[in-house]
Amino acid sequence: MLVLTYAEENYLKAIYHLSEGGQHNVSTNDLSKEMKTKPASVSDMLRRLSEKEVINYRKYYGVTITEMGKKAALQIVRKHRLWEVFLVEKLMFSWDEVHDVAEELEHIKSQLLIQRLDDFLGNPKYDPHGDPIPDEYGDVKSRPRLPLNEMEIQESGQIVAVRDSSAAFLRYLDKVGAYIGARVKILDKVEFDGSLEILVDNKKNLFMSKDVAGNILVIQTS
Amino acid sequence: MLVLTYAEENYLKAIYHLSEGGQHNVSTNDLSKEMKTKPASVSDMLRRLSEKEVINYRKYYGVTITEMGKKAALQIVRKHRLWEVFLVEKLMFSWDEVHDVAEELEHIKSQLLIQRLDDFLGNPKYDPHGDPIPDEYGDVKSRPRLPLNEMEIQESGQIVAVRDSSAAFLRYLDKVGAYIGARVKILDKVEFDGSLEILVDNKKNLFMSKDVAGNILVIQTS
DNA sequence: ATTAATATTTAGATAAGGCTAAATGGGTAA
DNA sequence: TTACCCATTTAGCCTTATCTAAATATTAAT
Repeated sequence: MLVLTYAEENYLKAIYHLSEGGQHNVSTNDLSKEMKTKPASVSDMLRRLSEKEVINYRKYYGVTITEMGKKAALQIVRKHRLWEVFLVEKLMFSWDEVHDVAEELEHIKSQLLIQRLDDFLGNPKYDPHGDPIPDEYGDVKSRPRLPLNEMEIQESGQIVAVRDSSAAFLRYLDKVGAYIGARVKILDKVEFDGSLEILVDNKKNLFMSKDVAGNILVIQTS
Repeated sequence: MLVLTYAEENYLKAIYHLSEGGQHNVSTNDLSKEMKTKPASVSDMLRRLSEKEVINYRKYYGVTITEMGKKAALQIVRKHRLWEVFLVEKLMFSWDEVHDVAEELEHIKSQLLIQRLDDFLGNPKYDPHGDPIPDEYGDVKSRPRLPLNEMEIQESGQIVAVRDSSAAFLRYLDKVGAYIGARVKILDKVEFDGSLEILVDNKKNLFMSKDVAGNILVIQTS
């Protein structure tokens, strides 16, 4: 049976996320940046993960994740996101406080715990950032979504996720009321810099740079 | 600032529990039994804990816990017991399933998390086994309690804790309905072997060996 | 008061996970 | 094609937490 250490789980999760976001081969350097460790330490870890057959590792050519590895990674992601829901919905954590704690909670090893937590939370499909929660088989329900700045004038949608989840960005969104689930409508777009004027929840006007809007993901509703 | 590793926290908690239960000096051998490690490993750990000034360590003479160590231990106990309440009350874990999971959860490092969890649970004073939950300053409200077999015929009380919390013992208690909070009354005591006949919750008669009764703690109500 | 038994510590290994410094592979520019 | 730069790996070391085997201290028994 596959057993991963705390550190191995973190590396695997990082590899999973980096492979999702585009190219197939994740490099040692990318990982060392992501994990804030030195490339030499990464090489070592890749050897171990490769022995446990959760990644395909060819020296000097980066890694890809195996089917088994993907399954394991999705279970960690599932746990992380369920705990985030718990922290926000039950313990009144704010959006930007949850990540570090969930980062620890995701490593607790108990099938029963996660099953019960899932039920306790009402089997949520999305976490507080709008990201989908994999089910116990690793299946994810993903919604077609686009960056806010790609919507046209007069079109409406709902905020479902953010690309940049730095604490600073999340605090900014909180302040302006652009939380997950908020309804938005594009009132105007400025030609020369791409900035937007939007209506939030049918009551608040907001000006937003193209940059900020590009980091907010919505599903279009009209 | 005091920072303990996962293993150090576990050793410190064990030292705390062993010092509570009677004598002052905890021996290397006792600890190695408790922690299921070899005495040599314990010696090593004691050196480290001693450097961090959470215990007083004199070679060959066992250890005592310092004030600082006691404070740290009580915080871990607090977290452990709060999580147990959560698992039983919110996630419907049964009495005998909580311990191992709480053993992991107790190491999550977040003051905010514990504060919020405490509030979410309604600031409980006792855990599902009836043991008191230290407050954030480490103060415990303890109830005067005695083993069931020390009560006399016709006296009544309420079960508040157990001494042996092995899964087997907890399952047995569950089966006979002797859960925490149950009202008990001594109907008869057999002279020659000390066994008891008791009435549980005013409806169920139960025979119990002196041994079992000695592991059940009650507060006397009459 | 010695000796035998037991408890404890020390010494030396191992594995995981990190580091730095040095060696090496691969891609690119001339 | 050769030289060079950057990415990557290897080698060697550190710390934590464990182990086994050997040495030593304490305690108990005669």
